[in-house]
Amino acid sequence: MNSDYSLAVHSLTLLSIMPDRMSSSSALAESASVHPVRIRKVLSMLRQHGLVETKEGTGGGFILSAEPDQVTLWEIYQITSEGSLQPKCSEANKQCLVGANMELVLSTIFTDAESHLGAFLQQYSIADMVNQVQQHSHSL
Amino acid sequence: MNSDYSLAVHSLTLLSIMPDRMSSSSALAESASVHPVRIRKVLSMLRQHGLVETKEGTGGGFILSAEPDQVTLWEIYQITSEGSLQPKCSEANKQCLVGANMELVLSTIFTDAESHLGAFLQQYSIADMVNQVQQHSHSL
DNA sequence: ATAAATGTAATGTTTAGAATTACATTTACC
DNA sequence: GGTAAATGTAATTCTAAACATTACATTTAT
Repeated sequence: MNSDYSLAVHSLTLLSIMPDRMSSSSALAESASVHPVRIRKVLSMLRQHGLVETKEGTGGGFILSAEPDQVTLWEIYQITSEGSLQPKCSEANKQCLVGANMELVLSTIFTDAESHLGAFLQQYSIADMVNQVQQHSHSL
Repeated sequence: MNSDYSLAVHSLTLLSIMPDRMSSSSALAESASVHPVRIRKVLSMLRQHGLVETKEGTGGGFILSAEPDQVTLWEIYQITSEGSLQPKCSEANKQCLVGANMELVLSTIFTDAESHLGAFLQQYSIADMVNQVQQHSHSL
């Protein structure tokens, strides 16, 4: 799956650990080892869906604007990666019975599969991510 | 998801429509609009798992070597695309609590998610693909 | 023998992902 | 009000992965 997803989960987890102050794109970028501009792009999608608030100018940055236990991995998937389960099909030969219909048949099945995936991912919230990340670090 | 998957499903569906003679990589390639060498590569994976038999030399080609209703979309996924649900993570900063553990936490969740996907895809066989492709073509 | 096929490695081409640069805009603070 | 620190976003460059293409060894029917 595309890496915007893990970057979004990563960022939201960090933000939920620092709920009381703004984090800059540079700080988030350093933790994820990516370019700050990319953080701004991905978090801009999250902002459009109300998951974070942003503030420009000195002292600005990003801050979580939802309850960590209300933001699920499914919601993040929908924002950053919806449709990515769909197997890519090169444009097949429409003269052929299979070529003409395979894409539609597969697409129907995988749309269904993605909604099953949704039910599964809905079980996990950003709050769970924080817990699990902390548990793992304790067991080191 | 990667396109080897849809190419494999496409090819197996075609082969199961022509169960009594060998199909050449050129013929399969024409239906899927890809290069014959790519067909040979993908079907070579399927051969290693016993789904098709191949024969070199004049009159050779590919033929299904399993019952269409016994070959599931899950088995094909495992052969061509296992792990592709896993969200890509760039190597994060290990100094950071989140950076150090996020990959493992996500990977655990998505390994589980992939096995749920498996249960879903196991419902569909190549025989179902043939049926659905044919039904769609009748409704045109 | 020859022609038709797969097997596979090597190479080139295209495309998508990501970084980088550039710059406009916003905002805090002196 | 001026400056520095931040986001927003478009344009560009760089890189890696996907895919096609070429090349050639091998197999096999006729």
